Amino acid sequence: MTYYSEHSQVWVSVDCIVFGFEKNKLKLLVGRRQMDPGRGEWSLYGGFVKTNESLEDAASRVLQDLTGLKKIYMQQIGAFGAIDRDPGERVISVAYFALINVNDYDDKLRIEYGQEWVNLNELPQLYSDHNIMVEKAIAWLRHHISTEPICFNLLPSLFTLTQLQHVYEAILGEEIDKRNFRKRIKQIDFIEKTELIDKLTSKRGAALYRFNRKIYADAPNFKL
Amino acid sequence: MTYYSEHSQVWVSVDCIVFGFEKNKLKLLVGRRQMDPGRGEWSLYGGFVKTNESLEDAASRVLQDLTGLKKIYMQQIGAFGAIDRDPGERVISVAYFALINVNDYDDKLRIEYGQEWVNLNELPQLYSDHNIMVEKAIAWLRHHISTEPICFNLLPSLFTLTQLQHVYEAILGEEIDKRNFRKRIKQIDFIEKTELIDKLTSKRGAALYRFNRKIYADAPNFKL
DNA sequence: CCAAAAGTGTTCCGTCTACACCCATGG
DNA sequence: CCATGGGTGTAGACGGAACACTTTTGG
Repeated sequence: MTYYSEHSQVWVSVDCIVFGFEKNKLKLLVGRRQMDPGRGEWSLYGGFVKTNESLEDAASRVLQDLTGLKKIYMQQIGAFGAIDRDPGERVISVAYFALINVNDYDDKLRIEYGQEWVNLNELPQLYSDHNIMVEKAIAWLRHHISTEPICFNLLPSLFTLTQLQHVYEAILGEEIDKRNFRKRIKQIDFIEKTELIDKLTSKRGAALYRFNRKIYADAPNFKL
Repeated sequence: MTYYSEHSQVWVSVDCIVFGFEKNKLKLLVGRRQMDPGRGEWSLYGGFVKTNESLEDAASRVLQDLTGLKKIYMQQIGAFGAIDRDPGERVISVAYFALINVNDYDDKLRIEYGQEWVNLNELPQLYSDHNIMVEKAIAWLRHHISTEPICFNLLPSLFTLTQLQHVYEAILGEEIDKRNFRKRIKQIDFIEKTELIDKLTSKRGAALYRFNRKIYADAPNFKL
C-alpha cells in the first residue's frame, strides 16, 4: 500500500467533556492528569483511539470506563489538531461531550478516578486545549438546547418542572419567567405529566414529569 | 515515550466540501477519485495531514492546492472515524467545508483537477462517507446562515440584493418574500449600499451592496 | 402560623407575514 | 413599446415578554 505509506500517521485520542446537573448548577467532571506530560494539571478524561474501534466507540469506551455508564448521550464537538497541542507527541484529539444524570453515576468511581465536579463558572485552567473544547461544547449546548430535547439527559427520568427550568437557566445563563416557561412546556406533548408527586424539594409537593421518547420519535419537533 | 508507544497510530486526512453559488443554485465541487481504493468514484477532494501542520493548515493547503485560493472561508464539520470508512487502511478524516466565490476560481484549475460543479440536489453517490459529510455541512450552513454573516463568501465583494436573496433561497431551500427580505437587510448596518450600479443582470440596473467587515467586527450581531 | 416552593392568565407590544403595483431601460 | 428585473409600504396576525397572587404543607 505505497499510497498510504508515503504519508505519516499520528496518534488520535478522544477527550470527554462530561456535564452533570446538581444543586441547580451545571457542572463538569475534571481530574488531575495521572501521566506525563502535564501530570497533575486539571484535565478532561480521555484515551487513545484503537485501531479496531470507531471514534464513537472509543468515546463510548472511555466514558464507560470513567463513569460505569453505558448508552450515555454523547455528541462530537470536533477535532483539535494544533501541532503542539500535546507537548509530548503529535496527537490529534476528537472532543465529545456527554450529558449524564449525576444520580446514575457512582460516586465511588468518581473518587477512584480522582475526578471532581466543578462548577462551570469556576472552571480552572485545564491541560492543553481542553478549555477550548469545553467552550465549544457549551456553545453547542446553548445553541441546541432549545431545538433538541437533550436536557432530559441531565435529569432523572422523573423530574419536576422547576428542575427542568433550572437546567435551562443553568445552560443559558439567564433567568426564565416561570409562567411563560410552563406555558410553553404544556404545549409539548412528549413532556408528560405523571400522577406521581415529588415531596423532596417542597412541602407542598410538585408534579413529576417524564420525557416520552416514543411520542417524540413520532413527531420530532421541538421548540422551546 | 513508552506512554505513547503503547498505542497505535492512524492516518488522518482532511476532506474539503467546496460550495459555490452560480445561476441561483448552490453547487458543490466534486471529482473522480484518481487513486485506489475507489478509483473513478465521485469524491470530495482531500489529502493527508502532515506531521508538521495543524488540521486547519492541512485543510487550507488542500483547498489552496485545489482552487489556487488563499484565505478561503472554512469551517470544520467534524471528524469521521468509522473503522472501515476507507476500504484500504484505517484513516480518520476531518471534514471541512469552504465557501468560495466562483468568479475567483480559475476554471483551468478546475479542469486540470477534473472537478465538476454539481447541483446540490443532483448530487451523485460519493466515495465512502462523503455524502454524510456533505449533509452535515449543509445542515450546518442552514443552521448558521441566519446568525452568522457567512453567505457573503459565496458572492463577489459587490453584489445586488437579488443575488443575496437568491443565496439565502438556495441554502434554505425555500422562497423568500422580496419586500420582507429587503426590509430586514436595510436594518443591518454592515450591509452597505454603494453608489455603483450593476447593469449586467437587468436593464434598469440594480444597486450594488457590500459587506463591511469593519462595521461588523465592531458590533458582531447578525440576525436575518 | 409561617416559610418555601408550586401553580396559574391576561395584557401589551413588537415582529413576522402576506400582499400588488410602479419604475427604468435595453432591445 | 414591451419584456424584464428593480424597487417600495401597509395592515393584520401571531408569538414572546412582562407581571402578582393563591395554594399547600412540613416544621
